[in-house]
Amino acid sequence: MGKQMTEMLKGTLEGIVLALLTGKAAYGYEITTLLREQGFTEIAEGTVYALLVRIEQKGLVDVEKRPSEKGPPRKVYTLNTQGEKELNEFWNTWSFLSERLEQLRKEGK
Amino acid sequence: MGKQMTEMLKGTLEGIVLALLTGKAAYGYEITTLLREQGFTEIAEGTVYALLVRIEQKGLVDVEKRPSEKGPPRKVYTLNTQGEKELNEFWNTWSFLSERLEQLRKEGK
DNA sequence: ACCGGTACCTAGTTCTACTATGTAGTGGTA
DNA sequence: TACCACTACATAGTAGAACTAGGTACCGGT
Repeated sequence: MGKQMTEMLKGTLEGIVLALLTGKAAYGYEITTLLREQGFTEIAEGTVYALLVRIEQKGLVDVEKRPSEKGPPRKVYTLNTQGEKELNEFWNTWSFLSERLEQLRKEGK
Repeated sequence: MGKQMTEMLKGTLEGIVLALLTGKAAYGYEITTLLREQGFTEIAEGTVYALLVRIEQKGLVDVEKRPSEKGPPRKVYTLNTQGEKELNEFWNTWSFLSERLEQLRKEGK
């Protein structure tokens, strides 16, 4: 992963994962695959699991263990009310930053 | 500063400062003021100075000391060729991330 | 003599992504 | 049987960047 991207993902990756969970529960391995399909090809698997532990401890998601046909049991994450609230704040923060940056880019700065 | 914003600024603040320096040299105190005017009201002064040290050590800016009428001498930073290259890469990284996020938001995810 | 504004600097803390590695279950195949 | 690939989760240690919380210094006005 490029260093710039690594740094830029700090703070946004969590929002991205919360967004992925909107309307659709998912488990860690699946989320990693989804992220890679969306272009984040170099996301480290360990990064995703650590993030999931974090958002679970923050109480943003509910967790359920389900057996898998193909390996160890999956931990399925569902966005809860607090998670939705956090995601909302994330979009607000993102919008603010995004607008400032587009402004700067427009100014040719 | 909100925690979300603090994390999200990681990686982007450097780009923002490089962008501010495009076409106009500036010194630290001035950059801090500029950032606050642009809405980053809670940027810590120390953060800016640390960042300036970093981009100087990375060779992205040239530095010149100029006397001030109002206080200690100013350290004026000018974007150099390498800095412009870095800024370019920053915009590329930003564009990628920005597009992915807008996509996610559009999908209502 | 003091204070506010200008101007710069830094040691230590916190948070997040990465590196590197380990553990397990399942199915296929040599 | 032994091995390997894929699925699936987990974590200890590292690096990098912004913040906290100070400090130094120069100038003008009261």
